[in-house]
Amino acid sequence: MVSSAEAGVAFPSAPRAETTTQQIKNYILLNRLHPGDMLPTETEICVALGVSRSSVREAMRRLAALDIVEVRHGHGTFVGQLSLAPLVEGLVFRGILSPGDDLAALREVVDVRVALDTAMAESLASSLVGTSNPDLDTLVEEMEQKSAHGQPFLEADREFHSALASRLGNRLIQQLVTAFWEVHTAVYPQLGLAPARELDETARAHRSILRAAEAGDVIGLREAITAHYAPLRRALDGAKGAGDGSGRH
Amino acid sequence: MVSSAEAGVAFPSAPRAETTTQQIKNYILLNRLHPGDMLPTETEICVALGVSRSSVREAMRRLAALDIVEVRHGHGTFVGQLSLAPLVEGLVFRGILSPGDDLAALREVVDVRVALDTAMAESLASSLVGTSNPDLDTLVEEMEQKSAHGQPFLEADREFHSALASRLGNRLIQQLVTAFWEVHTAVYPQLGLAPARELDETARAHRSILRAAEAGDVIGLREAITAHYAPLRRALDGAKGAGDGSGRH
DNA sequence: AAATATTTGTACGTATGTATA
DNA sequence: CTATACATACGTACAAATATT
Repeated sequence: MVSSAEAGVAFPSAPRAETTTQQIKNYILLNRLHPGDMLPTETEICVALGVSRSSVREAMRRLAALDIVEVRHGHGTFVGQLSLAPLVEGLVFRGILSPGDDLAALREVVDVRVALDTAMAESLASSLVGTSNPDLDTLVEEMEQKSAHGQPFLEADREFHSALASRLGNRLIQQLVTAFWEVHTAVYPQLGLAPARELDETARAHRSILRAAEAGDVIGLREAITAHYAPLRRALDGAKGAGDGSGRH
Repeated sequence: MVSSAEAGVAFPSAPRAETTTQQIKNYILLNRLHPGDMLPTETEICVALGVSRSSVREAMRRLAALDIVEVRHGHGTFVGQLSLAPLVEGLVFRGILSPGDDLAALREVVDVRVALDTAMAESLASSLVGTSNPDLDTLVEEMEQKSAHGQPFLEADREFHSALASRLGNRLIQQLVTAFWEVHTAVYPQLGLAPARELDETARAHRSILRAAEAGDVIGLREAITAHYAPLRRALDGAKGAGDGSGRH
């Protein structure tokens, strides 16, 4: 057995890589490092913690997966951005894996999007009332133009929702809105449904959302949000009995 | 179904451990494995993918961090539960790390809790109207009793919010509610604030929430939710200028 | 522009702890 | 209790990417 006097490893039942993970997190907290700050090299951490490099590397992988650290090959290790990317990856995987009828997971994601948008409505209306927002206007115009030519406008859509959420001054909610947007758009095309054809309807819904918010019309804003997700809801409900098509795939 | 260049020759610029991660995910998807299903052993994966043990292990660590796989020492590797634990860990870390005034991150978390609860209000009221819910009643009584004796009721609080969210039939929202509850309760005591003293007020708020929901009173439910978070909001606002003096960069 | 030092990425061998039959 | 299968951990060597001189 390992000499228990070594490096304060009290509980041999706790895996090395796990305790190493916690120690690295503690290092970041104790030294009050910010995202982007550099961490010691792997070899330095090895000698500091008295563990092998494999354990440090596995701990780093774990932390990198959570965006707590960011590793750059040949350069070094840094404090991560603490984004919601891990949430997105997990939910996308769940959405694609989702057994039986694949649509249940996606429908849940859409419901969360609706819930977040609806929850935003009130403070959004009071934030935007009486203002003009050229950036959002430009995005809506881009959507309308592209929809008129039958072209998709994924990036503008993303920008619109993100910019709208940014008005709340709560970065976490903005990140959540963006995260679920990403999950949604990543999962949807995997399910083999027909791509949304009601582009103009969606574009108009964005226009309505912006107009209602700028008018401070909470009721109208809620209705516009509902209308915004209507085409998607129809697509999901319409494909309800389509099964999983196990013969294909 | 999977992005094209994965099964075959990988890009030389893509790190081994990263492509290995994707390949393991693909294996789960292609074989339609469910949470709890067993995966091949590490050595089998090594020979199947033609990579070394280290790469497989680092890939497994990454996937385990996201709860996509679960490794049991001496037993094997299994498909994970795809929970929101990664989100919780990341947000807790961010909440504790949060620079400058530590309360900003926690306040954002609380705002998200309010947003989720508020978004739930409408469908919750229509789900619970006219029903009686002995499980929720029991939990509220437990809170009232404990608060009368000055005792905290953390577990009952957790159960209440989780059980309430379960009524929506959307497991993702329920998981989100629980996840942000966990972040909240994990971060709060780390900030050195006085523990919440208004226990009776919080207990009463839960009673009001349940009563309003069972009465189908959406307005009253929203008010009860606001009241529920009022003590916490006061604590956060009261400690506004209590920075730690470390300064921002 | 090119060599070089630093740092992470990958591979392999070996020994050990852990769970199951 | 023994045996087997598996994950965990360590150490070393080398490859690849990056920055600096």
